[in-house]
Amino acid sequence: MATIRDVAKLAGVSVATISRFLNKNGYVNEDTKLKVEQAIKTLQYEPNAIARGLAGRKTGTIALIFPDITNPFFAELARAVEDVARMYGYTVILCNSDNQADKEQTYIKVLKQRYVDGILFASYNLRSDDVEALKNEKIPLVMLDRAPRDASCSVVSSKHLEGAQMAVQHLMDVGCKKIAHIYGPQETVTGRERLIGYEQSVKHLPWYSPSLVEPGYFRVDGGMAAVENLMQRHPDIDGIFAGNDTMALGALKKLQRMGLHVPDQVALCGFDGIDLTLIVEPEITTVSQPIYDMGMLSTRLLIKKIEGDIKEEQTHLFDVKLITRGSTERKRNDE
Amino acid sequence: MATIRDVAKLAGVSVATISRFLNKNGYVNEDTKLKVEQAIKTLQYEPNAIARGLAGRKTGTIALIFPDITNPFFAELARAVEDVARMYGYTVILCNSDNQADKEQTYIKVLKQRYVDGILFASYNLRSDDVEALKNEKIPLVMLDRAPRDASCSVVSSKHLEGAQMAVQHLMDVGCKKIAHIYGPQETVTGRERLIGYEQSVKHLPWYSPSLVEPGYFRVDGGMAAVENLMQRHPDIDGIFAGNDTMALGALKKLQRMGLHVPDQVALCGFDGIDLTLIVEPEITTVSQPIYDMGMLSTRLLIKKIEGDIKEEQTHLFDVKLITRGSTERKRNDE
DNA sequence: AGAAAGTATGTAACCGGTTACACATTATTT
DNA sequence: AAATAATGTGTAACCGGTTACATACTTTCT
Repeated sequence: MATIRDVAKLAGVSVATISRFLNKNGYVNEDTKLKVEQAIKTLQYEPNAIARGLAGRKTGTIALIFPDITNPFFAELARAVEDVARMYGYTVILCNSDNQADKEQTYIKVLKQRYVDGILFASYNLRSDDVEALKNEKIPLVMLDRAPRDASCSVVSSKHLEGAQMAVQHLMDVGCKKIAHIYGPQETVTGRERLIGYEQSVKHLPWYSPSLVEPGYFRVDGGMAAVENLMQRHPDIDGIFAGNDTMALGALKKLQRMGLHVPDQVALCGFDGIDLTLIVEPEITTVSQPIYDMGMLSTRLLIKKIEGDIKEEQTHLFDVKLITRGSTERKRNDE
Repeated sequence: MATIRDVAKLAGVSVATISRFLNKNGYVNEDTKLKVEQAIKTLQYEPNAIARGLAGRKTGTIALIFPDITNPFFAELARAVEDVARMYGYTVILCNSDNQADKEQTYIKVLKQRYVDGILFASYNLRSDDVEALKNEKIPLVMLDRAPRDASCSVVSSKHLEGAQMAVQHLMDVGCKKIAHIYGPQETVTGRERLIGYEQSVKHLPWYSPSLVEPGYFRVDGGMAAVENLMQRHPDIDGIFAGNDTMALGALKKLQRMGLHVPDQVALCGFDGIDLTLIVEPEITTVSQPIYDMGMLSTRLLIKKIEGDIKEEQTHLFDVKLITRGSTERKRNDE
């Protein structure tokens, strides 16, 4: 592998000139440029990114810390992040935290050692002092769907509360008279806000009861178990709002297994808008977040912070959209 | 951030000693070790991975190049790779190639610049000379589910042909009398071998016809379209072997939409064993590859090659396993 | 015309580690 | 007791870039 000194020698100039040429900073004479270009070509020179990183303390690397790539929501997010990163010449390091605080901490330590230029964080447990620590070390950070308590930092999220209310309203619109909610982990902003949205929408209604909510842990099996419990307690439930699509998929499966027709006997609505809602029959109505867009925007935001185009912290709240599908499409809208 | 020289000064020794201590190579006196440990602790010293990479030409980074993280098969693979990598102190760079040769080439170039220690490759188009080039540059490579034509290199794959035969046999065992196949891209080893397995199993049977196969492009919509075409040509098809689970999911959806009962009217079998086969009703029978294990093994293999524990190229062929589920569980086994 | 600003390039220190080599001391062989 | 081996440590070059600073020549301004 040729080095910058080889190129300098061949072109008959100093390494500084080569560096200036490569980074397009400082003056380089047109004739010199030609000579340098020629030398680079003949030597097939590629600048060494590691050396660059050491000298310039910029590695062209960003890290994505999130619970689990196996979760389709995060997979789509990761895809968006990588696409944007590649466009800007950055490389993405993948970190599955499983929402475990110790893994997150280990990653942060390792990432610092590796001089990552910035971190995109979509896991649960980042504490305010971690955020502060990163800030002190001048490592840009963007949080996805969760904001630390005290510390200020850039956040990209969407309107969970409003989305939950849209979901419940839609279920009522198609004629549901007793709507249950399967909620996600209350340590998460998403799980919490969607539950609150549900409660605000229904707590004043005559049929409401606190026993109409059941945890589903954002998992398929959680959704299945929740349906079982709910239907046992309230056999007359005719609408279910699941706190995310994964749980909705579990709910659908369980309902079908119990011989209940969806949507005629029980209508079902999820949240997130992952593609999997389309592979089942009936397809699942869902409140969709623009996942890919969220990934794109947060990555762009991060890169802008890295490159100094943005100094202040920003918050972006995306709109959500109700997508009605088979799981709430009733033949007769009785009432 | 403290550097190795700071630590050396505080401990009253030279940088070489610190380095020897950290890397556990060379002699270091026990008393000295204590002093160094103390200094490291008080300064909260963390060695800089970039500097290490530059000096030692080892970055502790491996790259995973594959088509698309959004595909659940690759997501699970990525998870396995990251898990193993983390255990060994490596970091994973994510590269979505979309099976486009130019993206693959760009990635390889970038990865070389970044001194990745090794590459795990699961995309289509790697040419033999690319493999040779990497070999010349001493960058270890492990291929997943595809082997280059001429060049020799380490390969991890599973028994696709045998698996396809198992699938077809199983469909016949449950009483299917006319079995179609939805095949994947013929540029892929997986798509090709599974098709061949199907053909070898059925071509001698009286009902066989070349029009019983239809492409599905390894996609859900491809599976749906294929079912539509197949059923139009042969309304008496009573068994479908899909070349992967994604297409099987599409097939199931289409069949249900056409009002055909699965498994009683048409039995269905997929290939891969991704978790999604469990979220639909009925659950889909599939020939499962040990995806997570394949990811683990290939990563271990790569790391061993990186660390010089293995010199020669190795090939691992995993066994596949038929997992029977609702989509082939017929009430009456007529015949 | 002389000062100031702009253009062009080179030297050498620096980023933060690793490691070959030299040297000194202590332990083991013969 | 001398030769040899093992242990312990330091010096300084090196990995391959970036960049502050110095220098010199042009061009523009007053």
